[in-house]
Amino acid sequence: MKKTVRSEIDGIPERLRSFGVRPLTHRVDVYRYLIEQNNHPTADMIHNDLVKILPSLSKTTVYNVLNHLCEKGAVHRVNVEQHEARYDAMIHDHVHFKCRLCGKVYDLDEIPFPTIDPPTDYSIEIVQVIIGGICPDCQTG
Amino acid sequence: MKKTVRSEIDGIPERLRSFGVRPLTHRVDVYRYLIEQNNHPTADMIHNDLVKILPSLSKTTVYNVLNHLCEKGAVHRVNVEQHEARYDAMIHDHVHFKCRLCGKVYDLDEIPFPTIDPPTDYSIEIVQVIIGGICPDCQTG
DNA sequence: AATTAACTTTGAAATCACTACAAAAAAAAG
DNA sequence: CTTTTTTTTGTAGTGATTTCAAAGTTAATT
Ligand SMILES: [Mn+2]
Ligand SMILES: [Mn+2]
Ligand SMILES: [Zn+2]
Ligand SMILES: [Zn+2]
Repeated sequence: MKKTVRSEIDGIPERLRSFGVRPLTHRVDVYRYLIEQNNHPTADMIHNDLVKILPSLSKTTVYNVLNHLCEKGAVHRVNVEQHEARYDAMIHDHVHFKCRLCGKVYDLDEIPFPTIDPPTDYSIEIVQVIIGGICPDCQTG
Repeated sequence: MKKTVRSEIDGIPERLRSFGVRPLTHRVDVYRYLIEQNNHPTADMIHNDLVKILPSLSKTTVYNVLNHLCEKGAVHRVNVEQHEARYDAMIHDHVHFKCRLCGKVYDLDEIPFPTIDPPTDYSIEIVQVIIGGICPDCQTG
């Protein structure tokens, strides 16, 4: 019985290839992490978690990989807060909610994404909708 | 004839007081700058411009003032791009448009601000809508 | 008005996220 | 296998923002 590696069963390399990204191991690792956690992590959070299983992974590589995935459109950068970029492998339009107390960033997939029609002489490339407030877990009473 | 200083005629101190901000001179200067320019400037741009007329103004003070104005709600911080916070004294709901080519941030006051209804267990404090794309001035052809 | 307390300003140093760079390693091409 | 191209890594650098403590202002109290 042939040994099966994880990337053969989860289809991550193929998803990356569909974005024109060569599925190198660290790219697969970071992309799988983003998909599995769906956490909107910072580069630092990704590195902290992955370095536990990949001790040689450098932070520079995490930045390189994230920049490459963003350029190719496989991942979106979410500017939810000044001085810390967050990353999201869910690239369909959806509203984000950032809790002021616990800091978590939620996907509000359950509500519709608004239609924005700017004047015709502006050309849209991307629309970000970010709500700030207090999440269900942090409500008092 | 009594000499009239600018702050007596433009009502800036009163506007600041209405937000619970004591109208110290630098606060008035920064706030008036934001209102007059309506430019969504960075802290650095504000300092660069104001230091020409107020040579002793330190960058730290600009940061202090901006943080205070944001805390008191007199000014909004717009996270339009990673590692550069921009500031806005127009605090009514409006859509922002950032041009990828010239970097300018426009107010799209002419289009309606979308209604966002998150699940009731989330409490909203602020909604930001940021469009990325190319502005009229930067369109080719 | 003088004294005291509270707040603000300042510049230097520190922090923190991110980038630049160049050498080493790995992958692809021939 | 050899050469070329791409990727990874650690170190050093950058730039925006914060921290800190001293000096300066403003407000409150005698
Ligand atoms: Mn998301
Ligand atoms: Mn605005
Ligand atoms: Zn929360
Ligand atoms: Zn433009």
